[in-house]
Amino acid sequence: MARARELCAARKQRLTPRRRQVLEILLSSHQPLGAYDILAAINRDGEEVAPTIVYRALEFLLQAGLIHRIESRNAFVSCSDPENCAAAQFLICQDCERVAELAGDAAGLLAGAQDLGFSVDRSVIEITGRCAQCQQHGR
Amino acid sequence: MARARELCAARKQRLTPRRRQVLEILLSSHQPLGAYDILAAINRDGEEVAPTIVYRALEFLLQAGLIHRIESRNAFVSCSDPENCAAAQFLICQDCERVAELAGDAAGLLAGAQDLGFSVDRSVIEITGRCAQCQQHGR
DNA sequence: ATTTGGCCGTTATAATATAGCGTCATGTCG
DNA sequence: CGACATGACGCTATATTATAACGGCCAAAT
Ligand SMILES: [Zn+2]
Ligand SMILES: [Zn+2]
Ligand SMILES: [Zn+2]
Ligand SMILES: [Zn+2]
Repeated sequence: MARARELCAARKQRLTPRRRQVLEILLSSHQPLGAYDILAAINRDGEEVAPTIVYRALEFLLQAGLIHRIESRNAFVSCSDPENCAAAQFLICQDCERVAELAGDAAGLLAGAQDLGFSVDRSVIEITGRCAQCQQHGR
Repeated sequence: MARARELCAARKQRLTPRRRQVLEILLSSHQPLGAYDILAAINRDGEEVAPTIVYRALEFLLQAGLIHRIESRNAFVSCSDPENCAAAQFLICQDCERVAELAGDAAGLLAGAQDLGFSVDRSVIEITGRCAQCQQHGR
């Protein structure tokens, strides 16, 4: 969170209270949250806010690189290292729902794309399965 | 399509008219289609069908490995080689919307996951950018 | 002939996401 | 300071994507 502030300050982007609130909610969750989960978390605090507000905050946080969208779940998760994050990969456990973010080089993949003359803009790499812990516990 | 029939026959799965129709629509599109695009294509032929029917056909085709879901677009595309398809990767052009399916080994990726004791079930690899053609044409 | 299981169709509703508009705060420049 | 420009916010409404629940039909198996 402190990091996030610094990053935004450095780039002259405004990390407003609303955006901070949404980021905070994501940071304190160890699972990806849907937009409406975040909405519910806000409204649990007595506010009565509409979806559009959450989506706007999410849009900002996404473009600022502070969070990621998990496409295969329509959910959002905070970035574990916003300062050095590019082409991240995600390991998503289908039992405990936790998500691990791997610093992705994905070199092989992107090279393959380039060989075909394809110019890469954004990569979505999401691997679903069971984490080590859940396998041990036989869940 | 002939392939699809054979595959289903071999596995004693029923490629019913409705499922064939949906597959046909996807096969003859060179872009991924949303469920409601497919619905519209069906209804354009004079029928008046509900979404649930399309989703059911899609579910079957997915589990049969005849089509893929493009998570980052909420859309569906026919598999280019159902007989030997595992861990496919997709190159999605943001200009022409075409999707290329690469026979994915993704070895590096999955190895990385395994190193962490993660047991892989399904991988989503979707790369967005511009295809060679669209770069040339300056689109 | 009867049962069984899968597929289909219908209605309704849930879950996810965006559009459009007016207001307010913040910062800029004369 | 005052006028203006910009962007963030909040509201209402609506679009888009997806599923639930129930009953009928039909083909294959017994
Ligand atoms: Zn990250
Ligand atoms: Zn787990
Ligand atoms: Zn395939
Ligand atoms: Zn293209």
